[in-house]
Amino acid sequence: MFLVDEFEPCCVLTTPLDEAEAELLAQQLKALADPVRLRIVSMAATSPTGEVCACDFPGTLDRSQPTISHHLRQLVTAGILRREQRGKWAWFSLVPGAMDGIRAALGEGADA
Amino acid sequence: MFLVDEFEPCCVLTTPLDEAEAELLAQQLKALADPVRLRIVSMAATSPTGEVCACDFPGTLDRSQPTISHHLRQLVTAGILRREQRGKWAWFSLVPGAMDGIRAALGEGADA
DNA sequence: CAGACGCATCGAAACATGTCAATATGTTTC
DNA sequence: GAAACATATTGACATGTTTCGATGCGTCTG
Repeated sequence: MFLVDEFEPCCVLTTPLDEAEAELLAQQLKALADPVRLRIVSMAATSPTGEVCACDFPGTLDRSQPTISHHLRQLVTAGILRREQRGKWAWFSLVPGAMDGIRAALGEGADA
Repeated sequence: MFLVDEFEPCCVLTTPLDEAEAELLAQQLKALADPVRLRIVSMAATSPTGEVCACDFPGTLDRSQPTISHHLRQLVTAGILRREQRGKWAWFSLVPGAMDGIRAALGEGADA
């Protein structure tokens, strides 16, 4: 009384991510997946000069200075932000193409 | 008496994310920022039928059945995956537009 | 050079996350 | 209904993450 495909549990896939690729992309996404870090990135992205001074963050984000410094380091380590010391101040800007890379990786297997 | 630019550490920003927006986007990104979950999503995305059976995962991903079930639940809760029970098996497919939404949010403030 | 300032690092506490073994729940088959 | 099977839930543990106070290190100012 039942149709045939009921007993065909598996389906053929074309090109899903393998373990290594997934690990890499996950690492980049993890670097972004935090409210404080997202706001930092968005501040850099929307700045007319393309840069933000670290001295701006304590006033805007509601976190202590060490906490912000910690998040900045994560973003730099992940290759998303770039740091430049200028005199007493530290300036941060987006690494060109970093976001595009992540967006592309997300889109690759997810056009639905 | 003040020299202008040396003492002007701050820069004018147009529209960075506020706390609430950042929190929301972070939540979605967190749901994706895991190798196992990324592979699950990519399997659903690249499947010719647009669906994947949960029974496929233990063979492909190297995790226990409860662990996979846990990840599936996170993806469903985050609104990325949709679950449909069909007979004995559970089938998962991407929520239409979910990925586009995340990609768009990422691109919004990050065109560099 | 001494003090002030900006930011990074350290150490520690609170909290969240990934993982599995055991068990429960629901569906199909006999 | 009982047995078999596919997933989900629970409980527990190890690890990672966010956060802050205290402190250190470099840079500028007087």
